[in-house]
Amino acid sequence: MEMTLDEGKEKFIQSWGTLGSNWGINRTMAQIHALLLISPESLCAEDIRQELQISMGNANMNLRALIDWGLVYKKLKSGERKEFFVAEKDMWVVIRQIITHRKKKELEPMIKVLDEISSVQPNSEESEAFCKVIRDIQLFSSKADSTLDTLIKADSHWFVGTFMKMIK
Amino acid sequence: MEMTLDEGKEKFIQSWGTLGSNWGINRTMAQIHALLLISPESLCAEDIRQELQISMGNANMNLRALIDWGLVYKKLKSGERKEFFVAEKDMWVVIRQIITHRKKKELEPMIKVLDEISSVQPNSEESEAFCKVIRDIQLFSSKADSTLDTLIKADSHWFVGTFMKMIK
DNA sequence: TCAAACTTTCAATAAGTACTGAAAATAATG
DNA sequence: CATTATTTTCAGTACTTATTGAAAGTTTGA
Repeated sequence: MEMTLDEGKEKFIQSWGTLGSNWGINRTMAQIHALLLISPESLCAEDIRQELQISMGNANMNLRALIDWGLVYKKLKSGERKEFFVAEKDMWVVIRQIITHRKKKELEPMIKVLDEISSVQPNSEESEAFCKVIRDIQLFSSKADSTLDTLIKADSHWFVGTFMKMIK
Repeated sequence: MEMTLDEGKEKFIQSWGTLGSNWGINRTMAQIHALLLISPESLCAEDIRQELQISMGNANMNLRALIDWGLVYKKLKSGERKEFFVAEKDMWVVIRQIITHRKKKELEPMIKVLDEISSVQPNSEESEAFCKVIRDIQLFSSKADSTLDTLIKADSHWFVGTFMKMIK
């Protein structure tokens, strides 16, 4: 079934927004990211405001967030006063940035909490069950932590090659 | 620094709830999961309602969701009329269930959308840039899809062993 | 140095999501 | 089969998060 560019763009922007939203990321932020990803030219805040029908404030705040995530860069055009924005197009870098950001914001704080919690003494049936669960989650978390570190450092395009063989 | 069991339980339940919430999962659902994870005995809906100070309706709905995710099981106690609930305690199974669920609900629909979108013809600068991005995301998505399938099938406890060496 | 162009901030409000409580449905018991 | 225990549903409401719009701040260049 054929699809026009405009239909495709619309569908992609909406789907990327929904995906983000399902993973706890602001829908508009994800939509701006989608729009910039598929734009061959850099866009200014006003372009984005118009395309997505949102306010300038909203566009601005989410652009800052995207820059903070390392997914979008500012671009200055000579002769132009306003700022332009371009998305990082290398998918491997995109994924690495997302992993880095979420690791820092969610995995690392969780590891810290588990560490604090593991000072509970296992001296009853209840506290033993508790400590066992915490230990298991710690084990998994620290493994995830080091695996993601390796993944982040592996700047190659591992994900397009054979990755299957890696798991057992 | 020492921590009592009750402090530890409270902190764990709250943190697990926050973690879930950050990843687009109902906070209460995650808290019920945490409570059941660390409970050596099965709990009934009323126990959970009391412990977390929530309504029966809320407890019931989120317990159904947890059962649907394959993270909690119903348990019938002889002599007892009401239902009891136990959490899956094997962390590997827990993670596998979560991956399975989210893969089905988010990755697979996205792959379907990308497939539809890729019928757009690359016959202009704009449509070429668009198709390139879609192809890159497809490449990554299908790799993620097959990797996760392998991961799900690998019923061993790979994650406690040496996993580092797998990435490059 | 002033005015225009543009960006940022944030209080008010809108939109989205989750929770309650009460009523309906279901299941077990005598 | 009627009573009671328990579970489920869902409309209304509360809570959370996202967005607007207007005002303040900043930068540029005439």
